[in-house]
Amino acid sequence: MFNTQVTGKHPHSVPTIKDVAKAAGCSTATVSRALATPEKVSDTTRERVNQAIAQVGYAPNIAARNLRRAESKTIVALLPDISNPFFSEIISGMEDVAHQAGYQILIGDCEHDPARAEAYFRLLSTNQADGIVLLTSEIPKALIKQADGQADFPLVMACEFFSDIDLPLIAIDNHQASCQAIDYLVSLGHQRIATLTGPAGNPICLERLRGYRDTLSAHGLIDQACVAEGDFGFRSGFQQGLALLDNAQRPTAIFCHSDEMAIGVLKAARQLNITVPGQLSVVGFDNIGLSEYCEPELTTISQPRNEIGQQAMQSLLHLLRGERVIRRQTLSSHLIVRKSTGRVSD
Amino acid sequence: MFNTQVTGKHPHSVPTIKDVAKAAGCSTATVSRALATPEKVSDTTRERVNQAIAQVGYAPNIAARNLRRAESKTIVALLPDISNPFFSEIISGMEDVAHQAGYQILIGDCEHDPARAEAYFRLLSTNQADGIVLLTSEIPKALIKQADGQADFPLVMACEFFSDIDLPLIAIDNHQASCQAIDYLVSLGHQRIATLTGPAGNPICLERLRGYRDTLSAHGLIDQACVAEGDFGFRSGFQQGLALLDNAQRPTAIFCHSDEMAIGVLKAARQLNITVPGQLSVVGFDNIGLSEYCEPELTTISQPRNEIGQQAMQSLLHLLRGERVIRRQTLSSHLIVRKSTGRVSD
DNA sequence: AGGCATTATGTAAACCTTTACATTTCAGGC
DNA sequence: GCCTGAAATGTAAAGGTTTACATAATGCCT
Repeated sequence: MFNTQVTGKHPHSVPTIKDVAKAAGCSTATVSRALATPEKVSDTTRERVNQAIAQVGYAPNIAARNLRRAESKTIVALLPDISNPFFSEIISGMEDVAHQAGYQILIGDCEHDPARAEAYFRLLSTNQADGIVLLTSEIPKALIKQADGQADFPLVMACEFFSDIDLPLIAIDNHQASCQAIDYLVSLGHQRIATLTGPAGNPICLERLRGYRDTLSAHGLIDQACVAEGDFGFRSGFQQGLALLDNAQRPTAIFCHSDEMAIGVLKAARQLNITVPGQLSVVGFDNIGLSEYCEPELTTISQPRNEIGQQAMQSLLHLLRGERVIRRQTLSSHLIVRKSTGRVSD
Repeated sequence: MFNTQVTGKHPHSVPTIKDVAKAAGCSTATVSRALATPEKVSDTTRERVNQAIAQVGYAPNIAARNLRRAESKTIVALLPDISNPFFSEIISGMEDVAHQAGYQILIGDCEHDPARAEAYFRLLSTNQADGIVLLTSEIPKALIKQADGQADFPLVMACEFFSDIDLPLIAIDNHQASCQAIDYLVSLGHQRIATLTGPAGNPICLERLRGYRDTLSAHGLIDQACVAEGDFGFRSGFQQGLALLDNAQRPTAIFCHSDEMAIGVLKAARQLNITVPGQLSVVGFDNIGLSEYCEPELTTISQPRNEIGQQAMQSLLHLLRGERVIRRQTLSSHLIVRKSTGRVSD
């Protein structure tokens, strides 16, 4: 038995484009063209090249290609916190589009640490990434400020945004979604409606808060407004839930800016022997998988997460091709009524 | 006002090591050494180089470095399904160690699709990744078989494993964890204990199943064994839960191979008006964040996820350095008793 | 058949680092 | 002051691909 895999050099060396060229009896340029721009190569040569590639078992060296082309075919998806299940389907949507176009996705978990975010941004300048989809506003603005206005800075935002920096954005209308939730609660007879927001200053939460206030005002209930602040996580939902509910004048409904917090509130209510939806209605936000399996099933606002991911990646690809990009794409959310909301009891 | 950033070439070109060399008055080799092996450069030169770097704003071109060094400083973490929150903390542990060592992590979501897995494996041969941490056994074995036995094939497994391929593995003792759970249920007086496994044939599930059977046997309860199969997700827990419970001779306890399934079972029990833990005890597996916030709080088995991630990455780094690696690292799990389990009622 | 416009191919430089090898510098011992 | 060995630095090749430019081949028209 002998080794049939001849590369022409050291027996264990990996075949390069040169080996292919030799096997196909043409120059490396032709091989490269046959791969990158097949239409620029005659049918017969293309065929010969393809055979040669198969014969020597060639695979392009990507580092060399990246070096030459000054690109990386890598997109960073910057998340505030990878453990939040809200993001997984967005990522999934991004990957579909990205892979299609020959791009990879590098998931960047900031863990609420500015240094991490900075490190991921640095990948842009070192050619290790071609663009960023930003899914958090919890990063130092200085990272972006410098490039603000530059029309094709390869950065798009999804879901989250900055109030004072205008970047291409793919998101739902948070104000409207919030109005819809509050309207619904009012229609059930609720008057004392509290809201549990995400981190203070977060623009999407401010939008939702605005929707909350506007709708209360519209119904003449603004003096009943009651706002608590959480961090999107279970624990803060539980703690703030206890604070809101352990109180004689407690609200009859709580609108939460995340499902995890809503589930925390449900636990707080149980602990205080407050029945849901009998004595308290709870609305969440995001419609994560879990929201169908908690007790009671959660009324919540659903975002088209997969589509958001797809559109975001699509926009970024446009940007990378130097094309103009829609500054603001608004996708529609909708209220999913389940069992955590009901008519107010008196 | 004039531009102070002079690169010596096109005004917008990014500074290279040549620019640094010129600014520092030395050769590119010296600059390179000052960065890679500072001890091989005299103190004064090193200082001069560092200043030059700061002055011209140099950052190494990673693609060029990767090309020359034939490495990518990238590790792939291959997951069955990114939306499973079980993995996020493992990833987190991996990242801590990886970043420390100058590596990046590329999260590969297989989505139960062999083609995806194959694509990620291909990154190895094209030098786009240096190694893989495999967190799923749901991939074509052919991808690994070829390299089986090769002592420093840059692949380690975490949590999951193959029954017939021996690879470095970092995991808990699933058999023992399962025994512990069942022992505990027996100690509460349960006799009819069912188990809801993950996908059939999954080695870790087989281990857990073996633990289940062994423990039942030890207590003379093996003829009461009752096994249902799920897929780790909420829905399958709910469906199989209904099937197991909607039955005159239903079990008084169910041991589930994931927390999500356990929560699905809780929902099934509610729907059938079976109280937990009054009429039914439920045990989960993994101790995901949610398990403290469902109703009732879930008794479950906790894996040291962060540590598993760290050790896995550590082992992989050893492998990449050509060092010998412990074939099997067993970390300890423990049973967390919460409110979903109780003494059997009669 | 000759000329012209395409089309196909080849040559070689460029992308930016790293590193083997060669050369220079330096310190210290005599 | 000279020699030796070690330390510091420089030179230039190598890594694999892409692509601008040059050249060769082809097809078409008259």
